[in-house]
Amino acid sequence: MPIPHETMRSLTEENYLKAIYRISLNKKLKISPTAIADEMGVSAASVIDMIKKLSEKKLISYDKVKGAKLLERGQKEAVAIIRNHRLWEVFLLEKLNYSWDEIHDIAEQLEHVKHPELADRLDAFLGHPEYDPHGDPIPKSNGDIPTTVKTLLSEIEIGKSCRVVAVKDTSSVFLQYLVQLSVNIGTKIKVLDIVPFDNSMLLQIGKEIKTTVSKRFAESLLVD
Amino acid sequence: MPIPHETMRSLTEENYLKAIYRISLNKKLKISPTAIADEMGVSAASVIDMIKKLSEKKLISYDKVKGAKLLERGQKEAVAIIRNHRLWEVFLLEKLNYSWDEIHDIAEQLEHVKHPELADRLDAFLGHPEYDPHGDPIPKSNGDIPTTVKTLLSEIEIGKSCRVVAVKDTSSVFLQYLVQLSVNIGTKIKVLDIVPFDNSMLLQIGKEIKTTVSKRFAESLLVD
DNA sequence: ATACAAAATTAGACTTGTCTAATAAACTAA
DNA sequence: TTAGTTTATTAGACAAGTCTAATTTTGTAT
Ligand SMILES: [Mn+2]
Ligand SMILES: [Mn+2]
Ligand SMILES: [Mn+2]
Ligand SMILES: [Mn+2]
Repeated sequence: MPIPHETMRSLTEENYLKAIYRISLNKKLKISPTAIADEMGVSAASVIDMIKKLSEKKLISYDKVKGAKLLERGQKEAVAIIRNHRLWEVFLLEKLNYSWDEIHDIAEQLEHVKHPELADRLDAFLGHPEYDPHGDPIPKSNGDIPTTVKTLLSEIEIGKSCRVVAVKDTSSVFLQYLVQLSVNIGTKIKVLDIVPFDNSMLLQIGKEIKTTVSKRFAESLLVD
Repeated sequence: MPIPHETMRSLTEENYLKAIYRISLNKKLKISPTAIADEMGVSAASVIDMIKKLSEKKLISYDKVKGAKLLERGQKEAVAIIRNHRLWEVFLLEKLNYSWDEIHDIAEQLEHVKHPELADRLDAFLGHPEYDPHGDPIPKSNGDIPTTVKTLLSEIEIGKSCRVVAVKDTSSVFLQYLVQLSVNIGTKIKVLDIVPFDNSMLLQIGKEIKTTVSKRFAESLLVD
């Protein structure tokens, strides 16, 4: 019976830490068992068990009214996994020529590969990229995360132009739609009109394409 | 209760397939529960359970007297994992500048990352390497494995020269010893003398180094 | 305040992969 | 062949992570 070292993390524990981190970015949301259950796609009962475990390991704090919160160690580990994830995404896109919409799922697996120097070596090999292919900042080795001004496309006014800096939704179906519309990180977009009825937007994408997109679309694209 | 698709492989199942494959390379050995238990570092009881499972999935056959044997599907999957492993080892050494003795453990994790095109893309990115950094052949996409003439250094006669083509032991401690002796894949070795008492060998390694090595050492190096 | 609804928690069960201890089968050496 | 030793197999238990079905607890709206 191998005694699990206190600092050993199972795949599952790592994914819970990531989920809690992700929810924490949404300052509005309380990190409740149900919120975590939604994020992880498991039952609330399962979450309660894991909350107990992560609390005992001092990776998170939990309080029925305040919800869960990453403690320092938990935060550090979550950020490290996200760093791995985003670096691997860059690798998959730039070196293995995968497309935008394929890389996330593979990175979900690669992010858990463990070796003390791996992220740093990968980072150096890739030339210290600042952003991943979806426009998300890649945490530095020390845990710092570069911040960027990001606005939802839906908040841009008629007549204004902007540049795509990131996607908020990394689902395959959304990314494929972007490819079809020739939208990429860096693409220039001008808001030509907004339909008052449902807030659909008429966009000029680059030089070529003029099209109307839904409010939901405009809320999934981050621009500068 | 998600019904596990018949073609889904757990990490554990994959490692058993690999272990069985590895034993099968040693034509002499019968692939018995104990042989597998040794290879995997688990109890024979655990092996019996897994043998049942893999048999039901038609990945192996098992018979008390004949032992276990990979069936076509099992063989194919084992070889695919080994292909992954060896390609990742090349990546880690050549692209991330890891050393000889560090790559195996990381590749043990990377080999299980799943995506239909991953091995082929990695293979192309690396320029279709034929051998991994330990001199082992990298299986082709179709499962073919280039064969090489390999002899144990221990079988070379006094006065003969040879070239290192592979290491039989990929343990860190052995590889570090090789580094210390300036032995690498391709290094030329001449057998100057053999001690009759214990079959130790006096070697000329490259131009510089002359040293005596144990029989065990000589049985861990493969030469052409 | 009461009553219903939503969220949190507990209880009990199941699956996978593991173990030890006991038993059964096979092998080996005198 | 018969005793003693390995192997193989079975039985029963356990840890991790999950689930469903209760059962609290909390919140909300009249
Ligand atoms: Mn991603
Ligand atoms: Mn993950
Ligand atoms: Mn290896
Ligand atoms: Mn493995």
